[in-house]
Amino acid sequence: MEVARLANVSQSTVSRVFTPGASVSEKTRQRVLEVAEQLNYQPNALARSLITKRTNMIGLAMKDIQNPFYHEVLGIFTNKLKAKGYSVLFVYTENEEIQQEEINHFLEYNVEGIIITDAMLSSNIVTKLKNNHIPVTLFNRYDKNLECNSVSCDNINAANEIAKYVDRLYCEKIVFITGKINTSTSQERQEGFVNYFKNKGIPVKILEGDYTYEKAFFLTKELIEKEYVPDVIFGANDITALGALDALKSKEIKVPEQTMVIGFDDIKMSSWPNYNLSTWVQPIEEMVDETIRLLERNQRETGHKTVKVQGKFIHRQTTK
Amino acid sequence: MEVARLANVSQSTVSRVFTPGASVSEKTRQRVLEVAEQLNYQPNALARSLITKRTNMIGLAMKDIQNPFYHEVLGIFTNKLKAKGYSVLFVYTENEEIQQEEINHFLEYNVEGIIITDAMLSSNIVTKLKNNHIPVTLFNRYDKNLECNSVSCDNINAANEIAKYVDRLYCEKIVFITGKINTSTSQERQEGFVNYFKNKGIPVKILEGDYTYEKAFFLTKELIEKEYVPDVIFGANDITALGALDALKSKEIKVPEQTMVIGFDDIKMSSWPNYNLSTWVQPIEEMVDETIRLLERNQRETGHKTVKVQGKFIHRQTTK
DNA sequence: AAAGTTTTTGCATACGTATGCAAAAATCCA
DNA sequence: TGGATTTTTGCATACGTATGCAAAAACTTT
Repeated sequence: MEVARLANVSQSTVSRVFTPGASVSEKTRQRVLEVAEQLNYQPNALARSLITKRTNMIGLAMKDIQNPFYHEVLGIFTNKLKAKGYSVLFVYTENEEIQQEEINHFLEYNVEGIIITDAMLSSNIVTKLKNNHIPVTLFNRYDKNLECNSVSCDNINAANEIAKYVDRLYCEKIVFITGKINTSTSQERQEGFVNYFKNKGIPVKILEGDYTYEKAFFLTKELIEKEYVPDVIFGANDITALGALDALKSKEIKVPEQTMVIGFDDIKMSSWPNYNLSTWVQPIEEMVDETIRLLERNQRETGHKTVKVQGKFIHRQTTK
Repeated sequence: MEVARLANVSQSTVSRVFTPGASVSEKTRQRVLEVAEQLNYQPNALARSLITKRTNMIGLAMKDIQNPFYHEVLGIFTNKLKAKGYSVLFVYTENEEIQQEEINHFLEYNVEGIIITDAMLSSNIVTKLKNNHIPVTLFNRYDKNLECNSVSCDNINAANEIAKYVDRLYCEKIVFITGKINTSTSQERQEGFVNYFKNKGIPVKILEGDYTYEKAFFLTKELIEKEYVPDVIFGANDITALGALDALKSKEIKVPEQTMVIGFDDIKMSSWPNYNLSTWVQPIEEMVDETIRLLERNQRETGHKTVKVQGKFIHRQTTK
């Protein structure tokens, strides 16, 4: 190729200059680098991948990009992956279940792993990927029947802790606003929260939300208009809790005096002065680290693993 | 290769089956597809690119992912690019100026175009890309000295329109909170807004923000504590305006009665019931379409173009 | 059925790189 | 200095695909 010709060496030598650890004399290395610089030559990652069988690409499929939580997740993922030398092939998906077509996209480009945040996979896609030896990790989703890696917060335990906390504050009228009800996160948070009270014989009012601000706002407003003022509202995520919070404010309910509000995620907005939402912190960095670790683990060994991280409750102004 | 062997055809024929418009008899096509399905074979995009010189990849570099405006932008970009058959190689950058290293990343993978949102490029990177015939479009940034495509809102005109609107409401104490002062968006919005009043001899108080909620909150709070209650605050973006709005509320200033607030972007949150922010709508879809159009244009012809879209003011509850 | 026409197929080569192997060059040692 | 040893280099080949060209096969026409 051009560089080799101008530097008076073979193509192999040029290749070796750009292959860390290969044997090239210092003199020729300099000469080649000089020519390369001049022609602003870059090794072609595609041709390289063809030989090495490594693409250094990771497929990242993300849903629900409206939730600020996932923007933080995206930022951290791309940074950490970059630090490890990976490129990110990004897909934004609309469906709760990732489509075959989107996976094919990843396969065509020979990604070395797939990360799916906030969405599910059908089990036949999972087996298909397993056949192709492409590791997958679900981020913030879990299905015990699915044979693939999964990283999420220990939602059941977290919600249970929140329930304990609420219980200590002598609440009677307790409300839980769900997220999208077909998601594991919403189901688990509901389970952890409601079960605690069920054991104590205290009823919990369940409102079916969808993880959006608007829905939570509407549900809460409706509740107040029915003259039902809860002691506490636990929202399945922060956005939900903020919707509830704003609805309470618009009805001039005092928070936390009349009604307390608790969220889940600890998005940036939750610490905004006017919100100051008490919430459960999901340790994003840790979750991202685990996700990548699981992917890399599958390059050496097969099988799959489920990781649950803990996180912690953070008390702000919306609880007593 | 495997599929060819099992289907009893040559590799060329397999290739033709997966090349739209190539000549294959219906019988063999079916036979090949069947075997392919069975082995879940996918054409290797990398090997294909090596021949065709087309990668169908677009590099997308994004900054300031904390601003919800850019989440919408990201979503729309990935969707529209997918619809056109492109893959997205995503990079999240921390610096206001894209680094050489990040561009190299794109070049290694032979992206067919680069989109940069909310960040700048040095002019020598621009010329380097021009030499390699890689089209670039800046999204929401503009520099008249830079020889590359640029798409943004007509910020000067928009801010000018906002000024006219404000002027009609007989305001005297007028405040503008800037964004990051080295960004073209902030500069242009300031220019369009301030110039209008300069011509009329009305002073505008400039507060130096940084496009974050927190900073705007702090600046506004400080202002009120100095007993200066503005008639109107125009924030360089919505997040800034929301910060100002919350600060006003926390000081129990009535909005819009005592102070009006205007933003720029029209992010989703601006229409939340508790905010209801009057703002300038940036027509994201149109901007994204133009960005892609400019990239594709550069595959046929050289040169570069600057596109300014208009957008419109939307009146909500924070202005009279 | 034979000659002509069209369609389908395989062969060979190219894309830009990595790498085992052997040849060449450089270095070392006595 | 000359042989032994180590380092550097080039050659050839492979990766998985697309494609021009010619051969083969399938149709058409008379």
